Amino acid sequence: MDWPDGHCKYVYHDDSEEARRHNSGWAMRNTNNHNVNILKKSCLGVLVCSLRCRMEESATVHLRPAICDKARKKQLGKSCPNPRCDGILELQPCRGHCGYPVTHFWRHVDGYVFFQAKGVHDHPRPEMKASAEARRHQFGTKENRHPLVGHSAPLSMSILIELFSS
DNA sequence: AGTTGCGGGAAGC
DNA sequence: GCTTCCCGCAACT
Ligand SMILES: [Zn+2]
Ligand SMILES: [Zn+2]
Repeated sequence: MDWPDGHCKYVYHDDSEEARRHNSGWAMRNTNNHNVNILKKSCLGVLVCSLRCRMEESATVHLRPAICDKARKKQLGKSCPNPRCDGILELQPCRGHCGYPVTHFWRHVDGYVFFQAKGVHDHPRPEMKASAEARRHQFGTKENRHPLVGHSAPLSMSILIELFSS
């Protein structure tokens, strides 16, 4: 993961796993732009502690939001992973692109993958995907599950296509 | 159970 | 017409 941020463009080789799987490190979800040639994704932000606590190593709580809407809703309201904190998890949405989530664009051409980002994330990085998966499996069992705590539940596309062309 | 990409439909402009 | 978001589906892990 190289955590690209800000308005930037990169070209990856097709043999790069990151590029082939369209992974930037940020928690991005697919969004329909009615263009099969350009894959668009928007940032989901990060899960933070409602009390903004700090762990021993002065590290903040910044968990990775689930991509799936249903799974993400289940994360909200769970207790803070810090055992000495009574806070609950809440979503800090991304507003890094004119008040809206940062967007990523991926285009596959020949043996290359063209990447472009729009916006600057206004939130901490979420944990890496592998870390989030480990957390899922660790706390996903009935015995170890965190208790639920009360919860109620620009540039135009035409220009972008031109930038990507040739 | 969760991730990923596709695509229909609706809405704002 | 162009762009964006919402939501369901299917394939895969
Ligand atoms: Zn906390
Ligand atoms: Zn973001």
